[in-house]
Amino acid sequence: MPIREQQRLDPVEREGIIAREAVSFFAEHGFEGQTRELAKRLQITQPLLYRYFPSKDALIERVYQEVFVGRWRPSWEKIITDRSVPLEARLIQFYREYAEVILTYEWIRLFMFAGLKNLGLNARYLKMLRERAFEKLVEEIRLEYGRPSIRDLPITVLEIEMVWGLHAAIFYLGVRKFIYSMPLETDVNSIIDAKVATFLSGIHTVLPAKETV
Amino acid sequence: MPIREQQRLDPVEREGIIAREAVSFFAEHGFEGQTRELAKRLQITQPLLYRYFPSKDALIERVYQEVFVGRWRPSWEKIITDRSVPLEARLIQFYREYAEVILTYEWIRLFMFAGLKNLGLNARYLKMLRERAFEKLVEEIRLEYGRPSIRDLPITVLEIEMVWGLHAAIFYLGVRKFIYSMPLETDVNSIIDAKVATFLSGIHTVLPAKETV
DNA sequence: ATTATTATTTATCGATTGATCAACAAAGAG
DNA sequence: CTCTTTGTTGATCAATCGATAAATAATAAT
Repeated sequence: MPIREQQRLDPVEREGIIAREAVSFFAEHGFEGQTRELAKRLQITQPLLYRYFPSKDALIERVYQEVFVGRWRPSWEKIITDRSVPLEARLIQFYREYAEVILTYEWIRLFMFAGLKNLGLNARYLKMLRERAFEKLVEEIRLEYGRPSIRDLPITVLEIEMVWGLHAAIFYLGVRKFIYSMPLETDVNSIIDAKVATFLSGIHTVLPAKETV
Repeated sequence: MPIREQQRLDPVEREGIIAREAVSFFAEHGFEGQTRELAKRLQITQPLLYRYFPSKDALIERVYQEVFVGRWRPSWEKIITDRSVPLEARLIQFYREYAEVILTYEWIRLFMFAGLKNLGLNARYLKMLRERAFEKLVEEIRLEYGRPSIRDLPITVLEIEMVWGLHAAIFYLGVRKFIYSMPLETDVNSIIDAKVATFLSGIHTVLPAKETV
């Protein structure tokens, strides 16, 4: 008898449920996934989606917000700049926590779907990542090695490229797992630790000269 | 007057033209791109596509062949194993040539579209890459450092993971450029040279012990 | 208990999409 | 020049998709 009664939910709750399921749904099928199929997964009818979101694009925009904005942790910026902790430990902690968020089925696939569709979303996100993480990170490295601040001597292409390399190594783990469907045979954290170590031992070669006066 | 006469081409030629344009078209729009739009780019009518390919999926399958099978160069395997050339030079030459092929708009995007759609294509391709390149590469490194052959001592997860890291760094350049639409500020070859150097200087730490009796 | 509000469903529209079939036209065979 | 072959097009089908409007039913208000 109690198979399933019709649900009549509070609008805020319903909207949240739809948004959450949309994240999972579009991550799986891409943004060309059909609203009817999404509705079926939600056990509601398709027109009801349009009661809560004016269009499919609006729903997709909400998915972006939910994942790429909503999952950013401001505490990460503090981790990087907390000079009471050794630099390597800071990097490891940051990348471990960051990896925990982006190395998920939803994050990786949605980011790639968004890129292929191309609105400026990815470039915009990565610009933010550069400002909030990459640049702070290089500044800390400069300080560690007794080099001038990035305020006095702008970040070089090579420095940023080294950071990109580290970022790529981690991100690609997610690509292998969630896009290529290849099981990872290794512990992610240990890879991160190793990559951070190699990164730090290699970066001094591209740092600007010590004396610049 | 000579605006455009109706073309009546030889079937083999027409099929080739369609296949080539399909590569470009699906790389841009993904596999959900419409056959009518593809036909318009070819300046033919949409039903003509079905004279040469029984279905859209068959055309897509042809695109896979064209790009992922057709662009592989057997000479790459020779480059890696040519012991008359120093190891680092071999790696640099291989990765420069390989990058020249895969770091293109069509290759990168089609590979990603295929991954997200997921047939086993990507895993299959990467399995081939592992066998034809990665494993040979590790074997050469083992030899260079006086370690046992991979026939005697199987490749370790860490060794492969190091190669993945190098691969990721290069592949990600293409992702940034062709999926995120971010202009690369650096010369690709110089990045490859640097990555290969870092790779080689780091790999000995994960190589198996010298004495294994 | 009756009414008002609104969350949800049913029915449907208009546009799009992969695919099919008969008609047309360009080239070669005789 | 006529006939045959076949590359190409025009017309159209059936299914699918985002979106809209009216009908229904659950909850709150009086």
